[in-house]
Amino acid sequence: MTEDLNQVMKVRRQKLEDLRARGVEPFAYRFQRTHKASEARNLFEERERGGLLDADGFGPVVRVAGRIRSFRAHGKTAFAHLEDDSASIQIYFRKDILGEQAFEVVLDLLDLGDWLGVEGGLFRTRMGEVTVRVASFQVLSKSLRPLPLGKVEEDAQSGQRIVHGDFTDLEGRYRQRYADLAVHPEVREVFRKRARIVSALREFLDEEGFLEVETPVLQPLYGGASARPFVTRHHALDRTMYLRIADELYLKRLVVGGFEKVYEIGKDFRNEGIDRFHNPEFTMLEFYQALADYQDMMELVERLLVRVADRSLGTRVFHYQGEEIRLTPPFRRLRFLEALGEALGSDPLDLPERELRRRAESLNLPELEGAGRGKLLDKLFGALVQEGLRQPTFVMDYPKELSPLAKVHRQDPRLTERFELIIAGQEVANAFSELNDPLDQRRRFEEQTGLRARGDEEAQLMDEDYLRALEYGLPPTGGVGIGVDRLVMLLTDQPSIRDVILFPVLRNVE
RNA sequence: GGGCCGGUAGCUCAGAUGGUAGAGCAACGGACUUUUAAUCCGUAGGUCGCGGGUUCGAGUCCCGCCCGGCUCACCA
Repeated sequence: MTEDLNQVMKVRRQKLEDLRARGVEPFAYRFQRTHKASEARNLFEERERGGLLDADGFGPVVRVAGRIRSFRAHGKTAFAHLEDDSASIQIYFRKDILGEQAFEVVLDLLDLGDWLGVEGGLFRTRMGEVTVRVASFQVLSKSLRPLPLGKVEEDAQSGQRIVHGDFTDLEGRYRQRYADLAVHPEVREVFRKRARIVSALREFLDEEGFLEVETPVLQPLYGGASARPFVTRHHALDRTMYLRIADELYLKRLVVGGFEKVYEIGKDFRNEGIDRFHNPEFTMLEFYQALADYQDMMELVERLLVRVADRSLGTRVFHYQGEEIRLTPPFRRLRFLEALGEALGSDPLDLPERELRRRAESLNLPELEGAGRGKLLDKLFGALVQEGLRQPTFVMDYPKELSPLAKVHRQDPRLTERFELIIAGQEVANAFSELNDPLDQRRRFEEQTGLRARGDEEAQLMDEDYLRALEYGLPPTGGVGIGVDRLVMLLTDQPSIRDVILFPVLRNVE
């Protein structure tokens, strides 16, 4: 590492040497902690209420550890805050307790950002804060690079946390997520919530009797969605391979195999634009249930979302970017054609492709080359209807061209039995009664091949092995895909997908 | 990919009309035995995203590029 060291880093390296010169190991092996910060505070307050403090107002001795978050020296005493993953707690150093040598280490060789373990009695300061009076301490890890720490002020009345000079540069925060996390407890909380959401998804599906499976990420042929793939090469096999864009076709193969309820939570990869709602790799949940149709799946999705909200938020009513969202079943059902017809002023299926294209062009929707009827309808729907769907809404019964893997609608052969769940204008789930007629599926693939020939790069590929599986017999099956990152954004009130992905994709900088 | 905005000290930011870079916090030295954005005195710290150009002189003006944010598009 030949990087220039700035002044602060040079000083810290010097302190590292000084610590060693005094026989203090700056990178400890372990520390026996008795309490987390929040536990220590609770313990003290409990004893205090019970009148169990000693004559000098001291409670029990605890051993706490964390990162030094603030430091205030006052000559022969010093105050600091140690932050761990539960909270932060104030610690108090006194020269007369620690002795000259140790106190010198505190004043001269500790820095903000260092990991420190301390042992001492709990008491309440004159200003009312529960504090550890340090009897001994151990340097756990010397921080050699200054963290972008803001200065935290706590509003005495509201208890609100005000940070001065906070680390706000988004690029820096995404590129160095470790620093972002280290200085922002609220960012850590978003990702804890994400973990709870994913756990709740698993818990619900497990309870419902779904089997969790893992299907290939690296695939000889991609499919199950309309998207451009990442292409790679296997050297030993000397062949092109693709990162999956969806789990769908493999999961349905498993239903053919006799697993009647399966699900997978995993990464999909789509080689497309990056923005607030799209990261090239993202987390997808897909689940499939034999003998069920899309109506059954709507009901299941309602129950699943309610469970996830209960488990992760403790409420079914929450705010997303200032807007109240109510996850209270039954969600609204809206037919795709009726909604679009209302917006267009006539039945979309009666309009010739030429007219649809004219309407789309008049809305300034570009990139229409190669778009067939289906894509035109979808674009018009996206532009005219979807944004306005704020509360949870199942949009149902999509045109056939749009859904090459969905079963034809039992009452209208121009449609498929498919729904998308829209919340706050964003697609959260996509589902259908799965197409299980192998002959029809072959025709649909052929139509896609036609679209591809017209220039639609996202049209789906013929998958002979999948067709063979269908020929063995796929029972009636309902299937659902849920974009986990989008769901997490909603439930954690985050404006960008980058805020719910720990290490989002960014361009490289040299 | 288009449009708009931005990149100045470790962090947050200020630098009218071009004159050779500043503040707060962090750091360093000193004072201070219950402070909490501690306070007080002092010190140090910058390839102004990168590369060209105009000019006696560029953080500032011009051109190109890199990176980011928002937005439109893309994205079932």
